[in-house]
Amino acid sequence: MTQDRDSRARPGPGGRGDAGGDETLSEAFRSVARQLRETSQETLAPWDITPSQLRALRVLARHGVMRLSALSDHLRIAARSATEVADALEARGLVERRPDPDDRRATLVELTGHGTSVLDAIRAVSGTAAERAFDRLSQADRAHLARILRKLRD
Amino acid sequence: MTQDRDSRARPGPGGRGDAGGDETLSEAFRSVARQLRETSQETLAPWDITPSQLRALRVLARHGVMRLSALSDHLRIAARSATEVADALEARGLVERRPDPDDRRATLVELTGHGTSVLDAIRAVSGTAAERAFDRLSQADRAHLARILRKLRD
DNA sequence: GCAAGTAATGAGGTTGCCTCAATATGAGGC
DNA sequence: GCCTCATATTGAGGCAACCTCATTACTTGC
Repeated sequence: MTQDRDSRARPGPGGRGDAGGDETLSEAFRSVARQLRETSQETLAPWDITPSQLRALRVLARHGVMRLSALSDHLRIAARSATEVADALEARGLVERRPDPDDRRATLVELTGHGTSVLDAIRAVSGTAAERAFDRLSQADRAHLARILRKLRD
Repeated sequence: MTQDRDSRARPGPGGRGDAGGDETLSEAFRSVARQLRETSQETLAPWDITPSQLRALRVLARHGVMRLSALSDHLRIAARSATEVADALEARGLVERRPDPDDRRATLVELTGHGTSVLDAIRAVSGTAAERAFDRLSQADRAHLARILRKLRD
């Protein structure tokens, strides 16, 4: 079922919450991540896909056809969850499944032409969707953030 | 219903996923945020509370008794969601609701003695829970990250 | 005194994950 | 060849942390 459009968030208008040094780093971090997801969701609404689905599309575009298990590795999620993402993308005609000729237990996923063009369209809109949120950072800050994120991820 | 213990995550052991410059900033960001949440969840398991609930406890500890609407403002979530957090905390005996004498529509929430001591106990364990994940960053990096997060949040 | 606004909550939904079985197949041992 | 064990995907079911849209109680401004 194609998820209903129009389910974005938008808490309060002026309420600025705890902006001070009130929170811990991890709380602030999660808070920003949530904002990001919401923005991203809004941007992607026209294409009827979610941020997670976009991530999968990008992985497939970059690395080409792969097994579901490989997809789950790339996305760093459980295998079962990769199946779900693939289901959603397949339902939208953005990817296709086909049996792996080398191993009949496995299934390969691949971007369709439509998937490729949707991804291109999304990329065309302002760099990369919610990436705009980072525009307010200086180039140096962005670089620094990227480095920090890499460290945090191991 | 006190949420079932034992529902933490743990994808794969060795699979390291896309660690390279593969992802966009926002994707990397969300990925780290997810990790953080999982770690945090594990740390909090002994007290049977979730990261979100802890956040609420901290707000209440810092600002004292307040209305539910005020709590939702602080947490930057919808009013309805604050009700849920309060429900969970109340069920665990960590906070108490009482009617606001100044406005009979409103409800005040307040930390109980138990809530205070649980919060203290949590604080005692390694600074602040999943905060340990940030230990691998230098002091300078942490400061920088804090600054960046504040900017991102507006 | 009454319409209009506000506080909390019931009802129901979404995203994005997870675990724990099936089920099907591949691989190595004997 | 047969059997056991490991691996790939998926069905079933669950959870966290949110959300929106009523509904019910009030409070307020005119």
